[in-house]
Amino acid sequence: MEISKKDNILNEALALFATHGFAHVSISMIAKQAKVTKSLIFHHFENKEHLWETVKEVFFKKYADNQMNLFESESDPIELIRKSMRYYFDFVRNNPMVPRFFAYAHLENDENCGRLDQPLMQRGGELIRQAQEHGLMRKNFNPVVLVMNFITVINQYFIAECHFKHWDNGLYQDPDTFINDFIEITIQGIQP
Amino acid sequence: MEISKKDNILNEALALFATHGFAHVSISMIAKQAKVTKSLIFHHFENKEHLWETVKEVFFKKYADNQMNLFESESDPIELIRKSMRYYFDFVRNNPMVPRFFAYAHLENDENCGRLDQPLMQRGGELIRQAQEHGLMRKNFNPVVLVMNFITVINQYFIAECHFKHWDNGLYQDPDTFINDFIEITIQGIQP
DNA sequence: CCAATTGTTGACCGATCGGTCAGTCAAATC
DNA sequence: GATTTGACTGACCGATCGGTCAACAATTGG
Repeated sequence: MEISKKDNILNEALALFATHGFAHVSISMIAKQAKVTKSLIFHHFENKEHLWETVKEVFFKKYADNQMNLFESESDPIELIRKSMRYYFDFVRNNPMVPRFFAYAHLENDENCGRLDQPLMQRGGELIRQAQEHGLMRKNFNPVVLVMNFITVINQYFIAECHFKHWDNGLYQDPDTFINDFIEITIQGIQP
Repeated sequence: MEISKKDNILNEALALFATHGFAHVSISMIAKQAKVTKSLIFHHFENKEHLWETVKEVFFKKYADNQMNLFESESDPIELIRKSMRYYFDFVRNNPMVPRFFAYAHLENDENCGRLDQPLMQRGGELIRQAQEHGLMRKNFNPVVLVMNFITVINQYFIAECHFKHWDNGLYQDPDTFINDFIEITIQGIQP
């Protein structure tokens, strides 16, 4: 089956918003990219703001489902952290526009983004708290710090490429080496 | 002495750019905020792009000088890491617009931002490398991962406030608790 | 004192912005 | 077969965008 024009608009809007941010992207650009008329976009979406909101919810759901499944599929907490980091890293590697998109949302003080990932952070936090109580992780740190730490670093790895381009040693440009080093620092950092 | 109109334009431009991003901010807005005419801005700065570049270099220098001094003021590497994190955290706390500003620069694929902080990353990397060779830190991670880790997390802490607002437990909203937990995880993570 | 330079302004420009609107067309409903 | 509905279009709107320009005021140097 062919992709509908509406879905096509969403896809192209995500790509453009993630690449250039909300304000840099005009409805005309999206229309051109999606090969529809500007009017059609206003037919399907109330206005530019509403289009942005819709794009956000659709693609956040894609990511959240992925992560939530992972939470339930691994019982060893240390291994869960390790796997979560690696899985999330791979997810972002395959969807490099997504962290850019959410970074724009954060910068623009989007109130909704906190609401969207709240259940995810909550669940991650709970799992870590349990592990702490069972003596599998150090007790004296707030779980949120850990969750925040790994999401942030991985997102930023794919966003701030300009930080890496100017190094002659090629190591940090190799994604696998990077994530391995980062995982080991974190795992060792939380062990009792 | 009074602040010159040109400097005033720079200050207001930083604040506006950091708050709303490049595209969202119009020259008229800056003019209004700085209480000068739009034409005066074009008199002092070639165009909008050039104003953006100037703002960036001025305020990056402010941050870089701060950090570079710290690098030379502490000889114990582990303590240097600890101090760097805390100092950088405090710097950002006092200049919360700065990380927002650079985040926008990263997102907009600003080639120059890599060039700007390259000496800083280089120096930090060297110091860590030396500490590794002296057996003061674990050897099997790339220094850049560590530098990147702490800069990223601290920046993001102040940017992504929306992540924190939706929690009932107030801990992670307390900046000091947050940075303490984060420092301990990192320090423990890199020790031999 | 005059000339050159620098700071500063308001009027103005073409382009593009988000958004509207009247209307076409095809498919579903009655 | 008439009517309603939803997808879709092109012409158009007022507002605002970045940027220009001629002119004036203030300062500076000879």
